[in-house]
Amino acid sequence: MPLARFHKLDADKQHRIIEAAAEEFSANGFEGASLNRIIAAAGISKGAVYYYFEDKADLFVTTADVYTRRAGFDRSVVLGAADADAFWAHMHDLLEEGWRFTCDNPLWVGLGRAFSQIPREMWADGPIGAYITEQLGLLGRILAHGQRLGAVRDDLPVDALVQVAMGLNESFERWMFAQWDDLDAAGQKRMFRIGLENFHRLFLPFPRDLFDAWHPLEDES
Amino acid sequence: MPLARFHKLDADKQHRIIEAAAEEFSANGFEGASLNRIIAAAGISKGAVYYYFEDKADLFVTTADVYTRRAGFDRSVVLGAADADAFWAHMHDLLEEGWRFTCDNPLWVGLGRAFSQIPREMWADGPIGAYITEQLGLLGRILAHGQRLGAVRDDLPVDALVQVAMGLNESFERWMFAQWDDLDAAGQKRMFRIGLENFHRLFLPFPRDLFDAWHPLEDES
Amino acid sequence: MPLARFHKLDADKQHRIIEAAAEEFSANGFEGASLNRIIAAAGISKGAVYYYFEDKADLFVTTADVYTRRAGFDRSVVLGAADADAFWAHMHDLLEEGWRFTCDNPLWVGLGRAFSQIPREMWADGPIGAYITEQLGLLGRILAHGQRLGAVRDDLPVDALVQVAMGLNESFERWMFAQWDDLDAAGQKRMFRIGLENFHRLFLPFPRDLFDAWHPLEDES
Amino acid sequence: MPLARFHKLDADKQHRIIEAAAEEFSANGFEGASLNRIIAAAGISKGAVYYYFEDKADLFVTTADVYTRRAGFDRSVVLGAADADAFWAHMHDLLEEGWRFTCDNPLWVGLGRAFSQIPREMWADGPIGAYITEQLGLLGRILAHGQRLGAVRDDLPVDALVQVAMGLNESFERWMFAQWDDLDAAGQKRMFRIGLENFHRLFLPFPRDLFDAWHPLEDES
DNA sequence: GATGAATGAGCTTTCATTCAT
DNA sequence: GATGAATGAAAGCTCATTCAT
Repeated sequence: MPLARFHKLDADKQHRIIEAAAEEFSANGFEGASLNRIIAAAGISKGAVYYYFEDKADLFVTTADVYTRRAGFDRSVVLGAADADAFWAHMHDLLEEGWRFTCDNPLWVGLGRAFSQIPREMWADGPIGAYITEQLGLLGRILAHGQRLGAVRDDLPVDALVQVAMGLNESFERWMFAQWDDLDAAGQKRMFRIGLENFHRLFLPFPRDLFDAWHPLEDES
Repeated sequence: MPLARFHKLDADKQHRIIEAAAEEFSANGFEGASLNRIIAAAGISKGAVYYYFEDKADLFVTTADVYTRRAGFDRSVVLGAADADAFWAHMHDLLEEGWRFTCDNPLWVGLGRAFSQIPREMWADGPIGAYITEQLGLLGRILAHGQRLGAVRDDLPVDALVQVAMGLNESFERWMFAQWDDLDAAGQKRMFRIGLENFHRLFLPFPRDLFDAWHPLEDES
Repeated sequence: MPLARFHKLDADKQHRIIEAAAEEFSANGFEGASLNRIIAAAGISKGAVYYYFEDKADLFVTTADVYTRRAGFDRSVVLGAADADAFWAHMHDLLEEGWRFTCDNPLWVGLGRAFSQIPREMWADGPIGAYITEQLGLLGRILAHGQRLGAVRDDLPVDALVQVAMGLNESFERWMFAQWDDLDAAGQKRMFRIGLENFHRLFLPFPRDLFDAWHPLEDES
Repeated sequence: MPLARFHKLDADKQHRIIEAAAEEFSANGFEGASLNRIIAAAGISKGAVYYYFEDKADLFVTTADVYTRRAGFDRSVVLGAADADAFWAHMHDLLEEGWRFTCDNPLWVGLGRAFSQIPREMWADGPIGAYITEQLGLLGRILAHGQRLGAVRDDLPVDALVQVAMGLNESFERWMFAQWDDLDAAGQKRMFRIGLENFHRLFLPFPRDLFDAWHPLEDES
């Protein structure tokens, strides 16, 4: 996470840095991203990066975090759900908000991919380790809460569900984003619906609940 | 694909090169992998790599291909399935063989990840493009065949299914492999069962078929 | 042309870099020149070259440009000549200044040769293209001006004259430089005189003007 | 010059090697030429090059020599000229034959350029030194003979004339070849005429002879 | 508080040449 | 007589990071 100094910068400069970094990391991955290009795009000095951030990883994590918050993935109203129905209703909102964000922010997909590219030895400690622990931890708590409410299958431990959820979301987002511009409003709505159904398919307790949760798309359109 | 010269090498040396490359690509991704480290580990000269392979991408593709064949993912008996039941029976074998391979070959997971990290502009042409076309094409044909048999949902186009299948498999494998050594035989068998069920959940037509396909694990153990 | 940073360097370091580059390019041509040798001779780090210059071509162009200016070939008073006599008087000064420079700066000949060795596909764009366009353009404008004044033959198009002028100048310079140290003052003066006559021979309109322009050397010595 | 073995090869293989080398050296210069590409184009083995030739320089010299002979530049009928008129008549034939060869053999220009690109330290000894000595020596003897006959100016020593002759020829050939395909038969003839005139301009004793030697193009066409 | 000059290790790739067979 | 496997040095270039100012 950035040194405290970073947050004292005027908003515009912060924004320029984050956007330039997002663009570069999204396009080139973590290793492939060039600090030189980022500072050139952001119009800041070389030294500034190391004045505001610990290192490249820290800049990446900060960037990813900004986007995560924008996507709404840091808010965990889901954790307040009182029963299975409320849980999935919240999940629906969370996922839809995320996907909607994805469609407006193509970089988000790339940032996700960049994330999984970080050398495994960095996952354990440093800024990256901390961020990962936090993000996966939140998702884990959400899914655990779902299990407690009987809204989420419990035949797999939480960390397995976390991995699978991330894999499903990333691959679906990637494909969805590639199609996005060719879809009309109805098609886009249908896409969200299918995306949510995929989560139902994978995470509902099985099979009764899954079956019950099924509402053909035609009913809604 | 490697220059013909490579296959004339004595098996041991071929093996050393492929293993060193697999290790490096698996741990650091495509971009992050260092040819220097690979040749050091394989005990060959720098020039040798370029004597046997077109370039870094070619070495990667060759390595990935060796592992793909070992994993049995190049064989497509599934395409011969005559009905939905046969299709899923074959899929079961294919996936189980793949997962079993994963458990013995931890690098396989990393190679898969390295794969999905390759810059998108390389997907189109060169050795990488050819390999990707071949691999995704095979998976696509399998899923399309499944759709034709009514064994696979058809509310999403084949290329979406391909993406999702890869994402699901990779994330599940990653988690499964992390647990593998702590499981007893029964646990491992259960893991495979759950993995297959995940595919059922995501890819079966919905919901009747999915429901029918459900056989609680307890029945078997 | 060098990044702005280069000109902020203290003069001594700039000088060391340019001289080392001139030496290397002059001796080995553009392709044959080794950045490693240049930095070793200049006593700078590898990164520094790329901090100051875009790439090898940029370093070469910058070096050539420094020498071109030193040789006085960037000034085009010739273009202001009002008649044929003035044109050739200016040409005389320009060429003599250039040759005098050559004698003091042996590297200049080599730089010229390096120049004509640059792969033709680089002539079009990049730092090299810009420099070439500028240099050949100037020479072309001078010769075209000469044609307009009736001071230069017009049975060949300007670009042919440019090529031939460069070829003549380079070959004559090369030979002249090799002899230079063995000549006494009178011999050197005679050399310049002959060099200029060669230009008269090749570029004057033919044959009346050429004949008129002839003043035996004996008249002057 | 090639080891004796080379000439024992069947003509076709010799031809393939020479043509591949000419193509490569012409296109990329001496340093820039790649033996790998040459053997690939010629369809011979890597070792063969070193079996038939001393080294890269030897291959180049051999190639250049073949082309030189084809261009007719090795025959020195000029040396047998009995008077100034005969000398220039022979020169006319020699040059025209050379230029005609150039037009049919674009590689010839490139080979000439490649020649001047060879690092200066190679000019002194080895295969290159020998070839250079031979070629420049022949041209020198021709010009010296011309001087003896009073057909060539003698205010410059022979080696200066040699340099200038080469520079003039190369630059004119380069330009002429670039235009060649756009010229009709009359234009091509005119080009040869002008080229020869250039030699008259530069090499005739001055000025009486030059003036006498002048025959306006219009007279002939 | 903020800069940007400077670095050296590292990158992928190409090369001419050697030599055991 | 002829091959082609194998090499190590060198190429141009980019990099994240440091630190004096």
